[in-house]
Amino acid sequence: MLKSGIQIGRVSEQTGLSVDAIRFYEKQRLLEHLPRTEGGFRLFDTQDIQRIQFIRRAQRLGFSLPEIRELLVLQRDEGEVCTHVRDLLRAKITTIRGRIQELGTLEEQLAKKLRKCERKLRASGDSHKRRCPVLEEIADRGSDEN
Amino acid sequence: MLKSGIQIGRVSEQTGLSVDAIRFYEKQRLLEHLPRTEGGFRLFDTQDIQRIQFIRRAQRLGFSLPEIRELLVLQRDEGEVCTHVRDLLRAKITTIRGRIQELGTLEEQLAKKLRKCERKLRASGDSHKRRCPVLEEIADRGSDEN
DNA sequence: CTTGACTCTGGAGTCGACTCCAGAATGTAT
DNA sequence: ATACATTCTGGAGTCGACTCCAGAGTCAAG
Repeated sequence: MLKSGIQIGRVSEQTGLSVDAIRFYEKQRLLEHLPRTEGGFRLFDTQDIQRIQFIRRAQRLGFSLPEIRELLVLQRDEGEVCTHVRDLLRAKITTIRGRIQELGTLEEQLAKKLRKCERKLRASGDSHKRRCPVLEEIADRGSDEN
Repeated sequence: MLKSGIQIGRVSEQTGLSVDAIRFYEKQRLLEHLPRTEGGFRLFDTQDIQRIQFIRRAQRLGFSLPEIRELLVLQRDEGEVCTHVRDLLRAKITTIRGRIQELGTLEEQLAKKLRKCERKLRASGDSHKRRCPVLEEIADRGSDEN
């Protein structure tokens, strides 16, 4: 390993993504021009890792890989600027604000339910500590990870 | 049409979802016990439409269909309450707050870029109104197969 | 009662985002 | 030099969320 950089297995450990997923991102041009060793092993640096984490976060926020590629390009500090880029940035920001708003609404709704729920729990005895029909209904499938 | 309610085609128009997608949601138990006409046509009411719009919004916000089913159950105003439901609500709210935060960070980043971009645009002439290499890079998807 | 638009079911196909090989080459430790 | 883990490429398979039939039934209008 003459050139410096860490290889894909370590990146996988550090980001929690599978090796295959990382290679897949490269194929999708979300990671660019990764240098290689003589033998062809990919080499990553800390920037790449941040990039990968950014991709992960953006995915959780509901962006598709093509959209994320856009975001990555916009984020990059290239000297290139033009009205198109400005317009794209504005559009993205608007989208994001919209999502924040929607999440806020959703949070409100659930918070209201939560308060109601807590009130009821305090009011009643503890008969509810066993068996919950709602739970069964929810559960029936894998569980929810996150 | 003796029973009241609108049928799937209208719902499709009003929500922007395809007829198939709506049927798919029913199969996934996101829409429940829809009444039928004698002949077997599904009948929807305004609540169902709101439910469908809720599903759409939640999807844009990065929730999977199983997660949305959970949200729908939690949202429902059933008398059933218990500590498990409370805990689920709390967990969901935490998740949502996290996402709002992340979106906020992302917005910040893009807003910063936007300001920088606008400054540059004002400073320079209008040579940038033509040809933008960044744009090409972003766009390239419309053509060949993959 | 026929027409034509709409809906039904079941199943196959598509697309995005991976995951899982197989077989070969690379890198490292002894 | 040998062994063993790691990586490579290309391609097939999986899963979620639909989309697209085909063939049959439904329903309002004429």
